[in-house]
Amino acid sequence: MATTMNDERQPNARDLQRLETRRALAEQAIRLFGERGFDQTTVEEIAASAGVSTRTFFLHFPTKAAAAFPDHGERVDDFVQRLNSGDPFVQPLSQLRSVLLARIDTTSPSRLARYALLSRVPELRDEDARTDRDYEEAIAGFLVLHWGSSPEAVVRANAIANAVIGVVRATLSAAGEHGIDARAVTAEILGRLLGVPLDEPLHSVQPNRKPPASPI
Amino acid sequence: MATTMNDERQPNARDLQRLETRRALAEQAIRLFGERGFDQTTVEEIAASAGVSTRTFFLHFPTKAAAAFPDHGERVDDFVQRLNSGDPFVQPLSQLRSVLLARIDTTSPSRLARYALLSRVPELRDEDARTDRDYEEAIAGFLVLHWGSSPEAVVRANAIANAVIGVVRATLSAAGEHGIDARAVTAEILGRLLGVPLDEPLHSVQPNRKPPASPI
DNA sequence: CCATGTTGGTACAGTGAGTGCAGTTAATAC
DNA sequence: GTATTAACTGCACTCACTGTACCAACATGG
Repeated sequence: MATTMNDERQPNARDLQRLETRRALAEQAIRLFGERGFDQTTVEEIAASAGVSTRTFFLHFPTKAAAAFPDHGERVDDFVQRLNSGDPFVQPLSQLRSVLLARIDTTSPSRLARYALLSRVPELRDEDARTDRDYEEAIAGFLVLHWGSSPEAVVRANAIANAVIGVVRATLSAAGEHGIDARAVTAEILGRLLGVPLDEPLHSVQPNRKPPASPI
Repeated sequence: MATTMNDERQPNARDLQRLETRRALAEQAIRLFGERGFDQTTVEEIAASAGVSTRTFFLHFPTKAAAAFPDHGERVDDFVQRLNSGDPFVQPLSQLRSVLLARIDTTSPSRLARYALLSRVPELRDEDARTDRDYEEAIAGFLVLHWGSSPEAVVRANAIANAVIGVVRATLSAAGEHGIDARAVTAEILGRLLGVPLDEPLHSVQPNRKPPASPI
């Protein structure tokens, strides 16, 4: 349900300890995955590099691959919050579109580097796809909220959620891999998929609707 | 490279034996996954039910989950062949579109039942997503073949491949789960994504291009 | 400041997926 | 008929991941 509830407290010494352990585990995991490869890295090594026991690793991450995505939960929560915090009179697809594009615009170079790692390591790509399902569910839920939960609406919502996530993943991973600007392609394809709202003209996108020309 | 080479032979007794073992393994795996659930089924049990040793299972399938998709390779090969066997003067996106819709039209009820199982079992859904990457690569390769391999074309091809597979997966799984007709929604969204070719008017699709109305 | 509950971490034993390797047997090729 | 191949087996091994009992440090409330 993506609880955006504020269950904040003053962080204890214990909280800080826990956070630091988690951070160290993720750091060492990402480092070792990059250096030796995913399969050549054991959880035992990650834990030892972070200075904790193997068992502790699994108190922080459910799987070996999950350590490469330490902030996944927060990012999904943030995404959901942005989706739902828009002007309620804006068309939901427009809202979705602008949240997605904003997210691409604010993707840090370090995060892009992570995407580049992702596309090179199949196991991490799998994990990435798995985590993307949280976004799909968020998007589908958001659309169903506006469209109602008739079977047709649900199918439509899921189809669009899947498509949209597919586009973003592909363009972001290309951006990480080849340094390409993800925004233009994403905006163009999202425009076709979700409709091009008139209030935000796109930069480098043709007027649309002509048979998509070969990009050469 | 999806070798569509004909390396056919007369199947001898050994081939038949191998095929039969593989078939029995897949059958028992699917049965047990459905009856007990994925996690509650061990490879040892699958192998025993099929009357072979545990080791033999892994001579036929690389992972436990793969046994639920025994004909994956052939289906991908078939898909690639259909993609490339079209009229070379047809726009590639139109070709892609009609191959995808044809595939949905020819999805057997038994296969739909499998999709329903998929959407209930998270581990199998993961495996499905993993196998879908073969389709993504096939589609992206097909598009790059027509568009050239400039970075922009590659990004575009990958983005569209991801989106298209996402749509098909969502609609097929909804069709399996709720018995909904996958074709209409797929055709509509693919139409928006890939362009609606004039030579094949769609059934239940609005003229497109107006802001996508709430389906309620 | 002490008693008491809480919690992050550890040690250990276990399950099960997946692999490498060295056979065995039976069909096939020559 | 003999040599070869290939499907299958048995066994030992690695490693991801889990359940459980435990400890030690910290938090909390009087």
